[in-house]
Amino acid sequence: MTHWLFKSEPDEFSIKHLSVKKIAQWDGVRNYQARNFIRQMQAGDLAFFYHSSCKHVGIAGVMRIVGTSYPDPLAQDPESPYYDIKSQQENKWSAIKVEFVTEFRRVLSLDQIKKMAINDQNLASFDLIKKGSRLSVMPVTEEQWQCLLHAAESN
DNA sequence: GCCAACGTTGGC
DNA sequence: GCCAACGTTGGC
Repeated sequence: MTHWLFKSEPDEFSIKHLSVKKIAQWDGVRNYQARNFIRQMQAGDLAFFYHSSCKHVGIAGVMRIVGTSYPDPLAQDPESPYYDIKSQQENKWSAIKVEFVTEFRRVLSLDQIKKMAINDQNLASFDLIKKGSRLSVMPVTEEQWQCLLHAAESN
């Protein structure tokens, strides 16, 4: 099983929203690298829910991948801000369903993760903490996952 | 709100 | 195929 991390601005969609909805469609991803990761996801994979561009930036909870990716309906919808005219024929963008698992008592902050990475080779190589990293969906290694999950649960 | 860093676009 | 210009992301 592979692990993942998804970024979202909590004003738009937060771990709390997901905890109410239980299952949501993750759509609107318009970056090829992120899209390719979505296409690699398998049912049952676990993922961190990361809050970006907000007061408490960091990992807020865990969710589970439901099913596999499918064409993003927003790309076909002229009313949507995520509409992409080039998506008419080709299957250009992908969406996937996610299921709520846990909301951490406190957000494991980006600052905490960066501090942990000073003494942790595995975390040091994590894309998330690299300056200028804009990838909204990324893989998390088994070692990184265990380390971050443990830190979040005992936070 | 600022601005550095990034991905994409398009002229050449 | 290069690269400047642009729009967007995201931490601060």
